Amino acid sequence: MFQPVETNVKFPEQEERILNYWRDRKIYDQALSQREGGPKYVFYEGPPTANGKPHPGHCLTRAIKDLFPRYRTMRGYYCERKAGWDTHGLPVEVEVCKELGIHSKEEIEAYGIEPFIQKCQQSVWRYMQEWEQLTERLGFWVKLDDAYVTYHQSYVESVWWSLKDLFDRDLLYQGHKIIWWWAQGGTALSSGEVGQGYKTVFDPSVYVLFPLLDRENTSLLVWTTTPWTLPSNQFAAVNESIEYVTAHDPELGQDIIFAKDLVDTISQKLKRELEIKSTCKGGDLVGLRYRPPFDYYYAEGGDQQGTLTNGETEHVAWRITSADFVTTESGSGAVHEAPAFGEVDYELLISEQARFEPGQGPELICAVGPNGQFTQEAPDFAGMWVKDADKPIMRRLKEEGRLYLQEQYQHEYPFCWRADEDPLIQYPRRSWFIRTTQFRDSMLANNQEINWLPNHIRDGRFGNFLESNVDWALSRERYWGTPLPIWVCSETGNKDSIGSYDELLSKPGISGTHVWEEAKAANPELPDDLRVHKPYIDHVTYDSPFAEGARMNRVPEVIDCWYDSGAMPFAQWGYPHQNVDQFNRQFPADFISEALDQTRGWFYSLLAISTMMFSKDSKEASQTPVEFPHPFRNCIVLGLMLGEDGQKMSKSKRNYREPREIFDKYGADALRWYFFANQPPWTAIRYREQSIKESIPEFLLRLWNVYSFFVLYANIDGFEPAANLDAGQLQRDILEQNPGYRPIAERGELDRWIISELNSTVQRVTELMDDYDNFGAAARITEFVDAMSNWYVRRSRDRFWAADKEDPAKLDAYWTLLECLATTTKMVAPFVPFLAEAIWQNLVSPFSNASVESVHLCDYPEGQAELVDQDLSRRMETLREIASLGRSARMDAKLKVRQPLTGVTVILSDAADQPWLEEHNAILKTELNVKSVTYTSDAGQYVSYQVIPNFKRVGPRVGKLMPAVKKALGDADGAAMLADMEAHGKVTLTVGSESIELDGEDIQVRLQANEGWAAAQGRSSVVILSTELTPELIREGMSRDVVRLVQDRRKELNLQFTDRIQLWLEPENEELKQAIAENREHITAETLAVDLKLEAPSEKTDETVERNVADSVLRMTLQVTNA
RNA sequence: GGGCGUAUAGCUCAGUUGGUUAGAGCGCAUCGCUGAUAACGAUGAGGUCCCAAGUUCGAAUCUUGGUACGCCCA
Repeated sequence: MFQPVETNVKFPEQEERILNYWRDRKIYDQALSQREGGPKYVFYEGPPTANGKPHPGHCLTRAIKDLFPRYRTMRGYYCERKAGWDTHGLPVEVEVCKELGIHSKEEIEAYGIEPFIQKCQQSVWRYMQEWEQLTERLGFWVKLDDAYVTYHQSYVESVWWSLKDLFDRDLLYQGHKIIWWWAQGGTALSSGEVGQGYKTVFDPSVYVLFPLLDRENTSLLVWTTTPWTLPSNQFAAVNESIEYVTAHDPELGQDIIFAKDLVDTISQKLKRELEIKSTCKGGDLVGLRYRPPFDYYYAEGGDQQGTLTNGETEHVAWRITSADFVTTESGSGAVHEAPAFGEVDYELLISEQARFEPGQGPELICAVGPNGQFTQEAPDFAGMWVKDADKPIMRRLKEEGRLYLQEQYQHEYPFCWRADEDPLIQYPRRSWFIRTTQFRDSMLANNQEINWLPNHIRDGRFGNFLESNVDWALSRERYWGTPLPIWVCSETGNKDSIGSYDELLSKPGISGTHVWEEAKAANPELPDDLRVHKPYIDHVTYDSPFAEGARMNRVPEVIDCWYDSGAMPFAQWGYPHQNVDQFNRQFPADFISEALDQTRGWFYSLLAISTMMFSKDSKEASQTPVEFPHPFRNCIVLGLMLGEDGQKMSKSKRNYREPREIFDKYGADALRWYFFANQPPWTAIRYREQSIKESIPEFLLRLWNVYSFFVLYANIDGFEPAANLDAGQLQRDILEQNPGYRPIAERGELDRWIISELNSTVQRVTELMDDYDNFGAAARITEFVDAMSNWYVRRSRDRFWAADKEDPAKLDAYWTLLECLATTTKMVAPFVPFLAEAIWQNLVSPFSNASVESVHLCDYPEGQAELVDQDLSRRMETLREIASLGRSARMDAKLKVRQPLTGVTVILSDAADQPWLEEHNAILKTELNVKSVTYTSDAGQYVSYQVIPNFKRVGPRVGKLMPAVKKALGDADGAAMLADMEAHGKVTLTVGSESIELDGEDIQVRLQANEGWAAAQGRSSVVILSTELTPELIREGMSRDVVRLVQDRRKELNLQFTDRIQLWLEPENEELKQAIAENREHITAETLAVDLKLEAPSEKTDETVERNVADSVLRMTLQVTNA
């Protein structure tokens, strides 16, 4: 016997029970180990950081990451799932700073790097538990106890190994990088952090005169919004393709040069007219020299010249150059350039440097220190915070007559998100770079081979990003990160790279390891992994091979933590220092998935590192090249999840619910199904609690109802598989060993139909899932469950309810439904693993030996083509359409289904399936409660035919004549044309001068029900209802009402489904009495009445109730008589 | 300012290579069913498919230009 199914299932509680079951029986380990030796399916976990709380967006990522590995595992693949944690980086430091109540690097150093690092290491696990709970509760099967951790020594050493490899291949170099710099805190901010801190502010917008050396009494009018950068001026930029004017300003008594488009604007600002003297292209201005507003650098270097690569000489700075980014949208069309304080400005310096022989070009000048204050190089402002210097600088320019115009403008400017009074500045820092640009083409080629979902990522966002690749700025001047493994000679500055801790220890004259040893001795709790971190590693030095007596010291930087995560394909194994086999087996990945924001993050770092390390053109690389794509073949890029209000999810707005609460309220399956079935995973998804809730009745409960229906009746009927059988995977060769099991081919149409639907659904779902289309697959599953629930079970009720327990038709129904349920359960297991497991457990329970103890240990079902009957499928669809139309017609005529009618007449637009449909009149009769179903082709009185062309077929053939053809068909007599078509297989139309021949497939017929009939029309049929009611039919309708009232009463009295009753009915009206008498058998059978008396019970009972049937009173009394 | 994406019913979203009646679920309204029953079914109202121009016999779908929103970058 099956376990009775609770009427009121509580999914969250059920899920908790199943989690325990999985845990106790180690189902995940079993699922994995039983596939050992199977084809590999490699999954990489993109490591989350556990020092922030998980939110619903993380649930989506983890749900998708679970779905496909589960699916593939059931399909026979061996799919290891190693968890991972991203543990380094600024966010961790910030958390610790918050805790300590400090901000700046100075404060960190005052606190002590050593205790700070230790706190970072601990802080990394702050929300670990919540993450682990979320992961488990969601049903994400991943090996948490074997996770890779980016701060672990083995991981760090792998990263070192790869960096050493790059260093040895001359792919690591030092340069400048202009970054957003928080001067007060002495640190750079990541772009994400910068983005968080934008505020609307007013800044000065000034127009400064740059007097030209070669043109008397003429100045270039230069625009800037950051006066404090003027002391560090190196160039002025115009756009060579824009037109400029030389205009005379009478008041100034000078000529000024600026963009022609801005003449009106500037005149308006000046409130005076300028006399235009001449125009020229920007290109004509390039090379002209000027005197900068301050002579701090100019005084010495103003006349300095250098040799160009073409052999000529040119002044290194303070001349006009051309730059594309100069526009006439604002300002003057000429821009002040201080390359130290802007990224594009710095690029301009680099391209200027490239024109000169090495060492001859302009050097970067910068009058500002890292603390944001002017240095002694600008003595007038030394010690002044740059933003405070704007005003004195403008005052000074005014005094010197160099300030032409001054106004304020409003714009967005970034502030430090931790100290929102501190504006950020762009500032040059020495930085380490990886020459990724050398691999641009390889990365692009690699990218082409990746299967991106959605596809547009490949050539869109990601491809474009690769096209505009710049060298990877690797270093970070921070504390908690993988230390950059480069040691520098104290004498010569020569550099060396280290690939592992042991390698370091083996260096001659090693010293400084005692710092770590002492720390460990003082605190044995310290994780050994910390020895490869700052500050311990910084103390380790060795003899320089480059100069006698010199020492090698590590550079102070740590690396970008994106490099950590991008190195995970090998670093998760500690490769190549250990686990070489594991790496070789698990590279590249078949599947990864993260949200869209990882395009430039993890997706890039994975691709870049892998391309540099493992590609054919990675010359001198230590690794054997691997065919593209690597390190991942398929990547689902998830849309971002927005909060309930369409805004970004934010803790402060409370526009989402904690995952925990969702699980407790609706369950993990509800959440998962919502993710999988509601939209393709890459659309931006709006978190909507209502939708999560809705996935319960829409899918989970619907499937559950079919299942509970099955169990209910199976138990009532004692339907049970043979007790001596092993349930196996409940596949057909197990089921068919049971007595009473008949081959599918011998079963009725309805059974064959649902089995056909089942198999085509499985086939299609498998195809879609192989294509990573979970949304399409879920839609097919929903469709099938609906067909099962709303047609198969409905139409099979009679059989389940039949009295004869051995009736083959009844047994067929059980075996069919059991097979459908078992297969569906396996099919949905990767999607809703809990629900599937709950159903599975019970379906196998009556077997003596349930050897497959979890649905997740089963093979994914395979659709059998020979069981798919497309004709049957199509015909049944027509049948369902007719039934639906019949109901619709009843509705219109206000004739409820309980009232029997004499019949319906059906007209088909295509009569091919008519014989089949006629064989199934019984179904329609019950479904529509009519006495007869007739098909007719001679339907002129009921319908008119509208013939239209099959546009898809005819369109390409007749082209422009299409509208005329449509009209000709429409105007013709439809019935006559169809008769013609019937007779000759074709019709000939004359359109204009053309004669067009159409065959049967070139036209489609639409039926239009004529007025005056109770009719409904669909795509392929019209259903006409006979509406006349005879007294006999009316009485039969009454008896149906009686049945309903008795059933209601049974329920009120809480009777068991199987309880037999004694029934007393006292109709007050003769007609009702006759109705009951005429349909006595029907009533007793339907209500399980052993006896029906048309009188009051002999003993007065207070259970007699009064009801109304068709406006007349009926008293009834029920008594259970189980005997 | 640049790149990428999105815009379809009150809401959340589908819509396959362009084919003439644009769908689903929820919500709403009406009705039905009542031995799956705190479930279920049917029917209906509700759409200038963001706007404009173009290509085409035919455009929600393709092209161009706008608008709005989101993300990434500046």
